[in-house]
Amino acid sequence: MENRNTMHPDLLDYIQRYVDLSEEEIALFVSYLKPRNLKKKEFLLEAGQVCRSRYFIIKGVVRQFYIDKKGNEQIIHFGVDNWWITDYESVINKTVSNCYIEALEDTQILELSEEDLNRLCVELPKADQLFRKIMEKTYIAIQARLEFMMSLSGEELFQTFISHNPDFVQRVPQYMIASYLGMSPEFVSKIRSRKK
Amino acid sequence: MENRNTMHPDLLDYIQRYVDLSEEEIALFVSYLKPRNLKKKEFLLEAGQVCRSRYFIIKGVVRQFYIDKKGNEQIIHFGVDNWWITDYESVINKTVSNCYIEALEDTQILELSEEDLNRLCVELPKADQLFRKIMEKTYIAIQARLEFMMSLSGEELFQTFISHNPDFVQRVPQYMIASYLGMSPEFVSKIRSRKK
DNA sequence: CACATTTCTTAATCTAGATTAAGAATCCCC
DNA sequence: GGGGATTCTTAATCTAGATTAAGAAATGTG
Repeated sequence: MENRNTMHPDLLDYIQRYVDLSEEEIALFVSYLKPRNLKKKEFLLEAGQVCRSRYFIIKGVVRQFYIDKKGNEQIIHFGVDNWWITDYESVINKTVSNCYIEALEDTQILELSEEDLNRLCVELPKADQLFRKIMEKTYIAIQARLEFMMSLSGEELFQTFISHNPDFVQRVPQYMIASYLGMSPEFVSKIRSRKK
Repeated sequence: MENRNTMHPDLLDYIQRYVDLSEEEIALFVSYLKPRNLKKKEFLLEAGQVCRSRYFIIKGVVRQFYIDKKGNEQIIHFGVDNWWITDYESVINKTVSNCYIEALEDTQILELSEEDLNRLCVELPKADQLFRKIMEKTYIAIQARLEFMMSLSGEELFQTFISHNPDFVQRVPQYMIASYLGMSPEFVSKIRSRKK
C-alpha cells in the first residue's frame, strides 16, 4: 500500500504552510479526501445543483463560470494546481448553484465533502484553523483582484494578469482570460497586437 | 459590575449564529475584546502602519480607503453595525498597509488584536471555527460584490446598492458611495436625476 | 446669523472599450 | 490529411460613463 506521506506531496506541503499536524493527524485528514480524475470538459458542478464539496486541485486547470442574461459564459474563477475550488455560496448556505465548474485539461483533484469537512473539524479542531487560514488567504486574493479590477485600465489588467500567470496564456484560450478579466475577446486581441 | 450577557448583546447574537458557546466560553471571548469609542473623522488605521487588530463595529459607520495614483480617495469597504473590519492583507501577513480606516460617524467598536485572537484560538479552538465561518461569509459577500461589479451597468449597480442599503444614502455622502461603486460622483448625480 | 467648507447638480465634451461583422488561423476528430 | 469546429484578428461604428468646468445647495462653525 502506498505510503500516505508520498501520496499527495503537494497537498502535504500546502497544509504544513498553515498548521503543524502530526503523522496521525495528516492520516486522518487524508482519509477524508476522495481522489478523482477528470477528463477535459468534464464537469464538477453544474448550475441547478447544490454544491456539496470543496475540491483541491492537484494537477490541471478548471474554470468556474455562469451563464449571464445575454447567454454568455462569464468566468468567475480559474482553479489551478494547489488551489481549492468550490461554490462557497452554495456549499455553505446549501443553496442551488448558478454556476458550472469544468475541467479545461485532464485534471486530478481531491474531493472533500462538506459533511466530511464538518466531521473532520469535530475530530480535529486544527482543521478549523487550517480552513480559517486558507479562507483568509483566499479572501486576501479576491480582495486584491477586486482592487485591480477597479483601479486598472483594461490594458494594465491584462498585462498584470499575464505577468502574474505567464504559463496561463499557453494553457487556456485567450477569450477565457478576457471573460475572467471582464473584457471582450476583441479587446484582448487589440491589446496583444499593440504590445508586439 | 456590568453583566457580561448584556454588555454587547449584538455581538453575542452575532456569535451564536455561528457557534454554540457556553457562558464561560463567551466570557473568555469577551475578555479579549477592548471597547473603544471613535469620534467622527478619527482613524483606526493609517497607510504606512501595520494593521494589528480586527475591529467589530457595534454601532456606527467607518470607511476603508486608499489614495490612488491620481491622489483620489478610493473607498474599498464600508463597515457598519455588526460587521468586522480590518486590512486582512496587513494583519495576516504583517505587511505595511496602504489604506486608512476612518469613522464617518461617532462609532463604538470592539478591538481584537491579532495576538489576542491567536491566544484565544489556543485556549478555545471553537474560536477558530467561529472565525472560519465568519471568513466564509465575508468571502461570499465579496464574491457577490465582485460579480455585481462585473455584470451590472453603473445604473443597475447603484440601484442595487441602495435597495440593499436603504439607510446608507442618509448616512454617508453620495460621492463616497460613488467611489465605493467605482464610478464618478457626477454620474451618480445623473442617475439619481433620471429616477425622479 | 454669516461665511467657509463640503457636497451635489448640470451640461458639454471626450474616450476606453463594447459591439458588429467578416475573414483568417488553428485545432481536432473521423 | 481533409473538413468542421474552435479560436483569433482586424476594422468600423457606437455608447456608457469619465472628465472638465461652473455654479448651486447644504452643512457646519465661530
